[in-house]
Amino acid sequence: MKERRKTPLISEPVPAHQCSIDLRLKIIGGLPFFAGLKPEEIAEINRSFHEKGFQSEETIFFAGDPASHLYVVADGRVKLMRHTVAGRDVLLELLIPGEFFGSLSAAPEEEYPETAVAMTPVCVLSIDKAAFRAVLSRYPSAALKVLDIVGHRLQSAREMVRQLSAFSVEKRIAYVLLRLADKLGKRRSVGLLIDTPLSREDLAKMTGATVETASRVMSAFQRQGLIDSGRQWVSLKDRPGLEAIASQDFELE
Amino acid sequence: MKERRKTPLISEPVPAHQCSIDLRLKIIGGLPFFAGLKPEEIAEINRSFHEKGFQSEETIFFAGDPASHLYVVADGRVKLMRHTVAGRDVLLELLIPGEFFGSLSAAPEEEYPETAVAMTPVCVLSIDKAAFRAVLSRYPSAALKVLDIVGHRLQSAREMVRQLSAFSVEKRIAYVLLRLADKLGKRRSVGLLIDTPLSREDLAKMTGATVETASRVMSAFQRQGLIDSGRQWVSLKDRPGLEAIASQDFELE
DNA sequence: CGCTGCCTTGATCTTCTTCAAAACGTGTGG
DNA sequence: CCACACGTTTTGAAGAAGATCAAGGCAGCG
Repeated sequence: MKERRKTPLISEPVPAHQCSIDLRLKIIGGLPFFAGLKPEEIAEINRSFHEKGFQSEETIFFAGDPASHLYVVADGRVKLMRHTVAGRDVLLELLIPGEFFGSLSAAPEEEYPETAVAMTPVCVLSIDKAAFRAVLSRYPSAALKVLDIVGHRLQSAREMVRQLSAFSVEKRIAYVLLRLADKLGKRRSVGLLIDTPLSREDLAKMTGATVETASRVMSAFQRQGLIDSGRQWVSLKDRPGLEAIASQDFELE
Repeated sequence: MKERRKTPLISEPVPAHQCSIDLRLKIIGGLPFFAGLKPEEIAEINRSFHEKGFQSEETIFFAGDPASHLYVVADGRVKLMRHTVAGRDVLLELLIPGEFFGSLSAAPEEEYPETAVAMTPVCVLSIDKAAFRAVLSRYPSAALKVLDIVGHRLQSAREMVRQLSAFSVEKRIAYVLLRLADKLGKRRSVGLLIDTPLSREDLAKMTGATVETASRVMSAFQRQGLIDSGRQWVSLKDRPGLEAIASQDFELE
């Protein structure tokens, strides 16, 4: 019962500090908001991007820094956080390759509202925010796609507000595990592995709970056979069971 | 001490169920995202809008209804809410004339994620979502403005997530009162009146608290001379005092 | 092999909810 | 114009969920 195997996560073999050139082209070409543009247009946009690597746990920018660039994750995992002095940080978003973060807004003197931290070795592409806006205003279809993505993030932030207002920690953790599995799930012999390093503290910061409470809930889930988990990793063994917990007592969503 | 005057809110004298024609033109022309368009362009866009009136407490659309239109508030106050079966609803946004709500997204078979309810007699203008997207793709400057607004809402939803995760009800209520005063404040002999009907229940639903807790906090604020309040109305008497409560123990924002 | 950083578990304490009931304001109908 | 009735607000007391404080245990790594 107590045999908890070692981490099933495969850690980056190469220090991906430098994005390879073909990775870079693949990412930019595959960006959802540039879908539909001509190859030469994409090649030109490509020239506005610069690449940069970060080690695990390195900070890409801090909340409060002057907001100058928009970033796209090319490789690795990036988390977006807000802080409080009491150290009760909030983890708002966990980003994977192809997703963007940073500054979109017009206002020139703005600050990043969040801190962006590499969760793994990461490669990001950055573009000056004015240059990005210029691209969007030249290609309205791209602007609408970006609008859709931001709209989705708004919906998901509001859903989190609803959950924090109305549901127990247990339900919120079940919900977050399901969303993470949707986004990062990898089929494994025993269940759906969430393919990113994920500590109890991360989970706590994603659900507005303390490490201790998150740990208690995770232990309970494990005892009930809903999940399998160890140091920095989680795998779902009984998705329907978790869904039942996440949505018991309310139907929609 | 106990003399609490009657509501200082001026209720709509006219049943504004029908928007006047000039109100309508003024609103559409004044919409931030259409700023900069030529008058004839605005006149043409204007033709795509339809107007509709609602009484106080009437529902404009329900969460789960098929999402077909984008709405703009022309007159009155509209609140956006999400529900739970337990009745612990959440009030996500309180909208004033010039602000939009409803469907922006591309997906044709979507549902509204929120319920929109008139808080006062209301006049709204609606436009088919496809028509609105067509306008945005014809006028990229408008698309970028809309993107900025949605971006702001995302920031404010995330700030709420942070507060729900980390702060006491007292702080959250102080914060919400300040934001409402920023948006709806009217200078009065005694302080800043929040110019909309606002019950303890509304406040509770905005802050993830119960009516009783919201009432206790408001009573305490009143005892401390920070606010003045009665049935469905609130006025701020000591803004710095509230700011101190909202931000004590953390500096930024 | 022992160190460091995660993770776990227990006991206590605080905040907020829940349940209950009373007081008050507002608009209504007599 | 007054009084009643309803919905809002207030207050109290008891209970629960989760935070906090405090040890220990375990995994992986040098």
